[in-house]
Amino acid sequence: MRGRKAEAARNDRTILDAARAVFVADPKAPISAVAHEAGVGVGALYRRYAGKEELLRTLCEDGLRRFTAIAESALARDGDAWEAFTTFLREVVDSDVHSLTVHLAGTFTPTREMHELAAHAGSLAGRVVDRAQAAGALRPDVVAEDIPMIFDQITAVRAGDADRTAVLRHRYLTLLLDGLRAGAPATPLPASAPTGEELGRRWRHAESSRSSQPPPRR
Amino acid sequence: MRGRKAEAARNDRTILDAARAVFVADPKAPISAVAHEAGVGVGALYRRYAGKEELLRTLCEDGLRRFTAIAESALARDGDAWEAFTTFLREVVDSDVHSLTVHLAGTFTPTREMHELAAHAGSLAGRVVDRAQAAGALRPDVVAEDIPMIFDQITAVRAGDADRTAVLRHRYLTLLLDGLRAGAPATPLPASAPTGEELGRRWRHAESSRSSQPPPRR
DNA sequence: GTTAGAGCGGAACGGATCGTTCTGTTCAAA
DNA sequence: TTTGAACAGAACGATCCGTTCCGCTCTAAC
Repeated sequence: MRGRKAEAARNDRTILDAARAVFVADPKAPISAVAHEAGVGVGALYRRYAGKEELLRTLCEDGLRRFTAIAESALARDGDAWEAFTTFLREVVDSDVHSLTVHLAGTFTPTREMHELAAHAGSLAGRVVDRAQAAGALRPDVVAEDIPMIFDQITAVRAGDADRTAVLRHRYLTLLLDGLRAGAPATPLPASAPTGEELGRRWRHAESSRSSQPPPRR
Repeated sequence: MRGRKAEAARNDRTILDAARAVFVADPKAPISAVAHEAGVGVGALYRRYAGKEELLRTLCEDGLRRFTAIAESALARDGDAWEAFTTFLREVVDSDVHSLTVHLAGTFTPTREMHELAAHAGSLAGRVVDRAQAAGALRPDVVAEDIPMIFDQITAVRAGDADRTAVLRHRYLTLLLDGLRAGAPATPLPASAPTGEELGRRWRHAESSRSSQPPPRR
């Protein structure tokens, strides 16, 4: 396969990679930014995806699959449950998979398949948590639902450079992990963990909710 | 003072409060959303502020002053330095002052006065950190520059309701504080803390930087 | 009572952004 | 030489939003 065909095949990957990079950096970037990053025209983009939504869905689904893979590898590893827990967190943070799933959610209407994928991913993460707690390594008053919120927080850490961002995130993840570890002087946690409903609300395909309460905008 | 004059005076406050509520919830909310939340027309808004920028600047300056007041009260309190440190963090989180300053920064060109206010606020926060470390309560490998990043992370915690958000934030702040406390089994922190330059970059009045590196957009 | 004008609500305007479509071009394969 | 898949980017149209403007209300001064 060569010539025009080869270029097209190469572009397939290039475009997806560019899209990932751009939308991780800015979830509402215009589609032209993706084309620019990939070094192609917007036409090349629309040849492969029916529209922006389809591209985002593809990206998000891909992210969910990566997340699942990471969680599964953490569960497969037998040995220190705390080690499994921490490397699970670290790998998710490193792969930036959280931005891909949660930050993009709400910008498109999710398919049923994605809902199932998300549910499965959540249950896998829950088992990682459970194992760490059963081993007495993770403080008992955190629950599986805390994990997404923790990812949200780490994702908020940003620096100019992608590399610098990654390394800074590890700094604060380390700090957090020291707070999560059992054995440390653990202050009782106020409030209950977020509910599944609260977490799932992010997937609602709704306009950004303005103002304090949920008054229908405008 | 009554009648029209009274209404105007009342609106002064109402509008500022509405603006704070709206922009905390969504830093790029349109100005019409503020008018709606305040229950006034956009005209009433433009009667008091020359434009959106001026409103945002006012809000941000107000936020910086609140921050300063909180830090000063923490320093004034003599006694347990750890207590001072934690209530400082808690009060800043509760007053949502961080959203007002950092999330709004970049949406307007800051005045010299605001730079000075910000610098002063930072040095106050630094003293709170130093005191806690001098007392041996705060782990020694965190520095003052970590504080804004910690606020960034806590601010990322959101729930539908403002009250629920507040209480959830305390949950994760507590977790973080357990990691920050000296005495716990402290894992060495990777990476260096953010530099002042990195933190200050947020104040640059620049378009959102797309893509991974800093390629001049478009 | 009358009236001037401060203050207000919201429609209207204009600029910017962005998703999508369209046009003309290139180039490998037939 | 011809053809059409694939491409780059201009053009189009819709939406959003900051700002201005118009007509109304209602107080306060005479």
